[in-house]
Amino acid sequence: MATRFNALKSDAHWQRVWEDARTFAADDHSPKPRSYVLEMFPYPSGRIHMGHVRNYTMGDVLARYRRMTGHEVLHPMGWDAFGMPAENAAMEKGVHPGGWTRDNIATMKAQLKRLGFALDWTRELATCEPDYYGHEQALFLDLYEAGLVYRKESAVNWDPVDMTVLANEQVIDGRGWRSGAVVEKRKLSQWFLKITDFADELLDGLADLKDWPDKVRLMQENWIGRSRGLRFRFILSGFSTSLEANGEDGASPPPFVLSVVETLGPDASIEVFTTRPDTIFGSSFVAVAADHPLAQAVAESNPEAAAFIERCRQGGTTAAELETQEKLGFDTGLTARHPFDPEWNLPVYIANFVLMEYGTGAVFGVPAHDQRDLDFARKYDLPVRRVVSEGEQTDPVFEGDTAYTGPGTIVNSRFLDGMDVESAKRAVIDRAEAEGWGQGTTVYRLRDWGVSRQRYWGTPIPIIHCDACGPVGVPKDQLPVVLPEDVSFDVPGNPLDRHPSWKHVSCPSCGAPARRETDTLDTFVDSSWYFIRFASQPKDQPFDRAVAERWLPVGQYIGGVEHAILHLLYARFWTRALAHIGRLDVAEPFAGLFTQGMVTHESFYARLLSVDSVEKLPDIVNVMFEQELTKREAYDKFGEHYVSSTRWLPPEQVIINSDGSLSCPTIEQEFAGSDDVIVDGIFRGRVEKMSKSKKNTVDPEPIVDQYGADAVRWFMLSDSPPERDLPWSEAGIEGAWRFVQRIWRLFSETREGEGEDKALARKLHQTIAGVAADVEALAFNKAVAKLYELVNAIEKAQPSATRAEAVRTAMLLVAPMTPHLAEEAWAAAGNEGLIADAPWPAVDPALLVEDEVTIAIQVNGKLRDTITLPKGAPKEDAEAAALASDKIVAFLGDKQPKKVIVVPDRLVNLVA
RNA sequence: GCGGACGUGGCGAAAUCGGUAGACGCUGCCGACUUAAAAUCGGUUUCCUUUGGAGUGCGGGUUCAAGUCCCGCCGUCCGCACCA
Repeated sequence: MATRFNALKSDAHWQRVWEDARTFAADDHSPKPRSYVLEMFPYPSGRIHMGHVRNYTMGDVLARYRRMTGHEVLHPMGWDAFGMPAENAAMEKGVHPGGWTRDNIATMKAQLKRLGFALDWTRELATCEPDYYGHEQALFLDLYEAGLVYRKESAVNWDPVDMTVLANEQVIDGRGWRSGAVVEKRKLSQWFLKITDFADELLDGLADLKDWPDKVRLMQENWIGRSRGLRFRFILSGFSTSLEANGEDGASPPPFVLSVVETLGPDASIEVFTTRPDTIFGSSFVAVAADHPLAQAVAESNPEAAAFIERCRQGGTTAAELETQEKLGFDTGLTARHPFDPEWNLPVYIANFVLMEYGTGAVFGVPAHDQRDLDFARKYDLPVRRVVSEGEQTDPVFEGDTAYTGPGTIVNSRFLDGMDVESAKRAVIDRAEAEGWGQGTTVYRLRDWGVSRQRYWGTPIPIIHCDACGPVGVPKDQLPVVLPEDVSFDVPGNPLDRHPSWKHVSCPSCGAPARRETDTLDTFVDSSWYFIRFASQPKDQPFDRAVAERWLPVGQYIGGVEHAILHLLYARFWTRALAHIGRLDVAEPFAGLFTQGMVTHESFYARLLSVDSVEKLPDIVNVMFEQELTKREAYDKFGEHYVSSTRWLPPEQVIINSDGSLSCPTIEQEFAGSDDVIVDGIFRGRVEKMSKSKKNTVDPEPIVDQYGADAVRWFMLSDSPPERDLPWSEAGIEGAWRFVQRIWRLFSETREGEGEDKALARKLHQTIAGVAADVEALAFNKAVAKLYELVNAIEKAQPSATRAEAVRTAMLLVAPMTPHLAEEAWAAAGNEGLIADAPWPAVDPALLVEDEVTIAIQVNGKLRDTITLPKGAPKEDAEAAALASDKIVAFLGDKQPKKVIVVPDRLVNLVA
């Protein structure tokens, strides 16, 4: 064997061997226990990045380990291939999205193969191919027939940069998740999936997902946002009084009342939702959203109301704006009758803090027990009445500016007095239901999933619009509805809509001329079922139910936490929807979920100073020339005309000087000849996620070429716990490379020996058990540490039969992590077959326990000495040995310990 | 504002049940080998005023014993955000 591991040669060789032997192809009919290991499939953006490498390495170690422990493993890979970047590339570079995407897939596939992942490439799929999205269209139509898809005119989030609609989930702080542009509201006819039908199931199902991170379950729980409460109607009392007044004495009601009558009819009422019906006697106003029909009706005849509504709409939606925005209201002059007291009338406001999208778009305000209502009431001087006692405090007059939201006894509330909060809620709901003016309900934050996108590069929605028949599903025998190839991207908007012929078809139902739906599906639909298609991919249907059910659910799903809500919620919904229509008997798609951390890297930036105006520049340059000033001197003189900006620098261009200061010759050179730009300094940024904007990315490919796949894989698993961020460093990858060479030397040695080495045998078996447990728990950093310990121990051990056995076993233990090296060593050592097919070594339980233990001796809880005793030594022996210790004798002097605590095999604590 | 996670050497971290804090790796330093360098190997690397003492963000508490449990702060990160 060579003394140096030739990764380049070895990687290529074993990758070919695995491929030729179809080693990692999953057998649908295997009698072995099954294990479905899946990492979130990548978007083919161009090249793989370190995040992919880390993600897929983790999954790979688990998949290889599972194979070694006798499982039939399904570990597939594919491409989430539809989406905006392909269209952006088309617009920027004039290439076709399909060509661009497929080229990227080819590149990235080669890169993944270069890392030696144990993937079943026979099941590879790309969502942009008709043989995938055609089946998706069929499933969409199935859901349509089952009533889980509907079309509705709705205000949508419109991204003005990407020129498309975004789902609520894709709007972050009022901006598009991709473009970062401020999202506008537009009214459009959109297709929706009835995810809200499954709100309860999706929420309650979380409880069964024991192998999901608590964090993700909680995020989904909050996202679904279930609130139980009372929905009821306020009769508009001021409204009816005016009508009666009109009838009695002939006086005309104010014009706005007439307008409201026309719009809403004579039985006008306001429906509100509350989670605190127990506080109903503390209410002092009713408020509706600016978009509420009542507000609209009032605005029609009241210009002031209209102006107020306009003002509400202009209010920002970002976090900061909401934080500082004042609670504003407009008194409509209408009053609402309290449901428990016809004489009690509440003013009706239009308020900027009430959301039309949540609940009923109207609330009743209980200032004493809701902070927002209190702010509002204080501003408009409305009554603030305490109805829940706060300790001894029961005074109906509520003082202060902090609402009380805690528990207590209901007070000042007529028939509710004396009840606790929960009983009072029930009592009010019971009364409302008995008297017919309200009912207990559940309200969700979750909205239905809008899936229409005005884009080309997505799955065409298989619907045809007919003037006579309305929307008609494309007959299944006409699927797939294939995207046309001849499209142009020279103008923004949807190329499908502009295409001269594609959308013109005849109605499948009546044959009349009709139009194809030109919207495509949100790409999250594509990723909502790909794991099912991986498990089973017949030509004639989306999946074979029996085969899919054999593999599902995915045993271990691994991916980034950024998908904690969107993708994971949609996939859970889609799976349940398929179950609902009887296509699949699987409730939850992912039994185990793991969210891995990012790969981070240090970042550096230069601070640049430059003249802020083009007009000023010639003046300054002239002065510099006349007075022979340096750029720095000119800055000292004209500093007020300069602005500073940040330029991120690739870390490899930054030089760390011996005194710790930083310099960057590249950028200094770049601006050396410039008239006005001063490189003010080079600074260290944060260690953060690799990103193009921070210029701190590291391309895996040259790294793999330099160090080999195994060193890169080993580094990805080392040091940082997998759920935490992994800081990339040159020193780190070199350390990994050194280790690869080190175990190669160990495996190459021929130091056969005789006899047993009990201590090494123990270490070996503890390591076998420990690494197995760590890999199963995905605690790769701990497994790596244990392997280091084992290798250290073997290297130090004298030749023996045990040592030779330990070397052989170590090959198996590192095989999931550094598979190429393991195969090479395994073959060189004369073993039959592939190490990838070899069984995981068996543990001798007898060797897991030590026969001697080190016992700590403490005095008053502080460590003073350690002694070695046989394992299981009786307490008396331990105590006697402790008291006999020289150090302890010296420490205690004449004193006798007052108390002795002995924890067998652990410690002796002497209390003096 | 609400919810959650986290805080341990110069750095990444370990300590799985309340029982020897810092395993393992990185970096640095010293040494061996070498004409030299690389590689490799050995040693060392929490801090201090070092026969000892202190130490797991800070302040308290429970306990024979606390990184771990309890109470109160501070800080960092993540999610949600006028949710009725």
